[in-house]
Amino acid sequence: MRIENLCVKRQIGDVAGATTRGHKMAIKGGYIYQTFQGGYTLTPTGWRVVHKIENIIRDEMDKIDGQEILMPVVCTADLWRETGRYDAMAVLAKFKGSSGADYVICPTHEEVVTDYARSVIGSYRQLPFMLYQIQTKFRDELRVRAGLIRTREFIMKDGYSFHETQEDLERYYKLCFDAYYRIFRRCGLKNIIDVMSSTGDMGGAVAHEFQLVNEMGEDTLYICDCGFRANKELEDQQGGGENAVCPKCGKPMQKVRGIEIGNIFQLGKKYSDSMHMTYTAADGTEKTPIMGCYGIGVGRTMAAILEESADDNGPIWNMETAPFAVEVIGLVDKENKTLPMAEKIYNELKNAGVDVLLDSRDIRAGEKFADADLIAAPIRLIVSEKNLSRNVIEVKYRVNDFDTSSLQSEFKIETCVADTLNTIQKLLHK
RNA sequence: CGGGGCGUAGCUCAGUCUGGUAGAGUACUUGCUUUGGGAGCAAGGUGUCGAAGGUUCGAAUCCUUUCGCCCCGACCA
Repeated sequence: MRIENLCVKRQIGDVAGATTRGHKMAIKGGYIYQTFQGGYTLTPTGWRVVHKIENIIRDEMDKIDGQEILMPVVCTADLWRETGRYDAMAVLAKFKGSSGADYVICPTHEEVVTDYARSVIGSYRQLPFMLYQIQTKFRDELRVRAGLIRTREFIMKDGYSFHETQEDLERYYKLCFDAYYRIFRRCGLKNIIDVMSSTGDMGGAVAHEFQLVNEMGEDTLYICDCGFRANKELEDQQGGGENAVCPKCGKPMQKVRGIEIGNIFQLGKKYSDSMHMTYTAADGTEKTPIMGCYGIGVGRTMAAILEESADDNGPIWNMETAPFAVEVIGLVDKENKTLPMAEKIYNELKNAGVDVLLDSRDIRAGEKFADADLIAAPIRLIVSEKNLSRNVIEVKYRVNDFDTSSLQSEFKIETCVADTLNTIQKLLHK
């Protein structure tokens, strides 16, 4: 992609209507465009980032034998009446079709997935399995906040597992727990913790949230040296509050703010029971599966990265999440040698399958560098008169979770493409 | 839904109190000079002043209504 044709508006100077660092970066860098309150268009660069996060999630879900599906965004009210949530869920958006039928825009998919799963299941031999999707949700939240941190429409990865026994659910729950840490680490997030949480509208007994510890977070978390960590909602249920003491060891707990980007629940039989999902067990009796569910806010994960990882010049992605792996910058010279060379390197990288951006505009160097900081490709190749005279291409790095001090600061022209491919691999495997 | 704030050029904003030809910076287009961290000169285009009513000779400005947006609270798989 040539930068002049990239349909993304980057912005110099202040942005109006954004207060947190991440929200400002998202607007300044042109990653999101607000279409309405609580609804954002993901721009070409924003969508690239989201897509990369999604693919990390897919990769890790598939590793624990998750099976990707896609359910409808909208469904009729009957499934929601089966579980009683049609009238119980405050954020549920409802509308009537032209025939008068009641519809909901799904805020989560327990009902829909259980309806599918019960149509498939017959025997205990089919258990366990986990189904997941990455899809748009809508929740009619009372208030939105900080760009993609809290929206009404958002992309979520939601997974649902089905088991014969509580022991098997707990075994899988732990697998998913570990996969979540791998996902967030690969996204470049550093300060992630898991906390025990309340189960809210979801039902069930055991639940954990994955929180990015960050001062602009909207959740209050309690952390104890002994390892106990809980969300304020849960803590309140246990009689905590200000000056809470740890229920496990009795010592005072530390209070921090967090952005919730994922959560997992041991649901039990709430949905499988109320929706009459059964299978035939080994002893010939009809039994109800035990369920778990596993969510990640995909857009919110991008927003969390932006809150945690940016400098004054723009966001700092890592190689797995950056919209482009490489940006080639040709600095204008009098003899017109640099731009053809930049173009040549760009084409070779593109043919090698690299996500590469070319900036060969007839503008000043400073403007290109500042713009490059907003797009934040981890590898920046600079083609200039002074470098060409030495037969090299200058390399600069912008990456949030890799020590680049041991990497080359210039490539020889002849080996530039191979060296770049090599370096991309290094930045991918930490 | 309560409290506070804001809607004027693509963007950031002034002008509103005290009514009188629509503004600045930046961005954009063209030309010349520049060219390693958002250049200089010259010329050029840019608006339903969020919308609708009302008052007035005259409304961005005053009055009423309405729509949208931001922040705080309540709420929150």
